[in-house]
Amino acid sequence: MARRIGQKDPKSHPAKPAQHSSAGPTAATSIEGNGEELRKRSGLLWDDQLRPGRGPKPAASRAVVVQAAISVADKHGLSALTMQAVAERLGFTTMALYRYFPNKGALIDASVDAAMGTPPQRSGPREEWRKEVKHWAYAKRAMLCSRPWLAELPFVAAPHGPNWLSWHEAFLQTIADTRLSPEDMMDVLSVVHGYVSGNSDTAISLARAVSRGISFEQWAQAVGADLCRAIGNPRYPILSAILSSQSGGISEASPLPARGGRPRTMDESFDFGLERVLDGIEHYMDSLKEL
Amino acid sequence: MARRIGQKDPKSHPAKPAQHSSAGPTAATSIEGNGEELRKRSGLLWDDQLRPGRGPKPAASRAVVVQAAISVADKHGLSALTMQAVAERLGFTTMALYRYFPNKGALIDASVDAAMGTPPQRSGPREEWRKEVKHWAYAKRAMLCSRPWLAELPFVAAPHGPNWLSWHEAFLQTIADTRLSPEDMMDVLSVVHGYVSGNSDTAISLARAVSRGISFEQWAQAVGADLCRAIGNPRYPILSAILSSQSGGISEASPLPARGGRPRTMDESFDFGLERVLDGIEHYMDSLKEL
DNA sequence: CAAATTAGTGTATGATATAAACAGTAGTTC
DNA sequence: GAACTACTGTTTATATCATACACTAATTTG
Repeated sequence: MARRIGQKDPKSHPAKPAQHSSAGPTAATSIEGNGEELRKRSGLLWDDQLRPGRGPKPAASRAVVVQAAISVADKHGLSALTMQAVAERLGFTTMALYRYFPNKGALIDASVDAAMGTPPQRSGPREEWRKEVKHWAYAKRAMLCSRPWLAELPFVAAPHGPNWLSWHEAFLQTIADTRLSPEDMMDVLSVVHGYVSGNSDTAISLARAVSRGISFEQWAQAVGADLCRAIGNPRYPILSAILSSQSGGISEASPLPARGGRPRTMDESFDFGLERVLDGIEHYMDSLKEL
Repeated sequence: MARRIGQKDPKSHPAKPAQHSSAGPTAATSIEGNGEELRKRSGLLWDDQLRPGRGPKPAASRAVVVQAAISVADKHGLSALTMQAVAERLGFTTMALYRYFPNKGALIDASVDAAMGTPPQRSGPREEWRKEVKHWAYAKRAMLCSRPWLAELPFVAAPHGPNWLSWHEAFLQTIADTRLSPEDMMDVLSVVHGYVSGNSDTAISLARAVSRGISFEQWAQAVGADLCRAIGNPRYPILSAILSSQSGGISEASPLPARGGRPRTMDESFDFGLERVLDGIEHYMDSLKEL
């Protein structure tokens, strides 16, 4: 089905051109509204306290609402994440949620941050940076794949909550005692993060499909079919050649060791790319030593 | 909700569309529906012909409708891309669009592919692969930033149209005469593509904000503010240290040459990362020579 | 020309978010 | 401990969407 969601515009709707979308998909929690509104949205991520207030005690808390939202999204996907569904899960009326979050966007912001969780903590002693970065990258990829709905939101953007920062922090710790400058560290973080999230798209798409009841085979066939339209099409000579040179389609996991002639598994491809990225970083570090 | 998931009524509206969402954001055009539905969606991307039929001549064409949809999204963002808005732009009734596309998702699929456009063609003679890959990466980034709404859709997934393939083809051509194996080529494509799309998130977010009338300063302040919450927070020691060691916030563009102590510009960071990735790839190529 | 077929219209339905008005209650204050 | 009131949760109402259904008119084919 369908598509998903849209979004809306937080502020008024009277004058707005835009509104929500719908169907398709859409996305977007990102930055909307003016600076002040941005600040407010971000604020909610950091301040979990409802004011201690005077009246009746709230039956729930922001955290509880967020957990409910996450459950819904985990079970039925982002498109099922409606205020109604969340409220239902809590035994609330839809409108009651607005006592906890000013609007759906804010709830989503909070849910995203909470859903990211925290990166795995280093258990043993410090290892070589490269090994640790790899762990981080794998963990991040796993996190994204386990909650494919996260990737449906452009969440790099604005509201960055505590957990988002903690993933960054964890990464920085892995390269903290290299000789990289602070600027380099941030950029190295950005390379690896970029690679991981960009490259995981395919795996995430699969995860999403699977969570919807589509089998790996169906998914692979669909993706492969699109690609295969290139075969024989003079507009795509190289792609065509490559595809026909390969044995099968995408393979999920294979017991065979990677040899030439067999296209790599998604995970193998991820690993291959990660090694290249790490090689590049290592090369850069080495170049610093020489100075 | 109930809906979605298993699908039960194949015929009628099998998929409901789900919704729309709203507010937050959302996204999603990706794979939904069973294999058959996937095939159909993909099919529309490749077959631009309306059947020659018998009745009245269509006043428009799929391509025209897609252009209208793209205009709307370009001007007011993905959230404004409603069937109504598109129809209005064409002087049609909302329902008339359904003569061209079976549902909004299909229209979006087509719009996404069309909006990607084709990669720049190599004008001069072949250059060194590295230089050409760089051009490709910059072009892709520019394409994404110029249509920030594209990134609001998880479009790596299912329906891959002609233009999507053409970007892949263009990349492969840049490395066609290296000694990489077909598998390696696909993976190298995947690394660079992953890095570019993953790393461009920030720039895209900025582009989106700007297109909504938010100034660079406001955006930077909002993003910076989130980051700065780390400062002094014992939960983020390294991040905190790095941030305080840096002079200012994110700078859009600076006439100064990059020196230590100044955080890089977004574009500089992109370039830095790209160089690392390319170094890694080059290193791999070199290792092949030795064999 | 008549039958068949299809483009575009009008209107209806159901999902959603969310505003507005209301109701009940637990702290606070005198 | 009575009155007050800041809040919580409910009800009702509005607006926007996607999209189904039924209908009219154009156009092609036999």
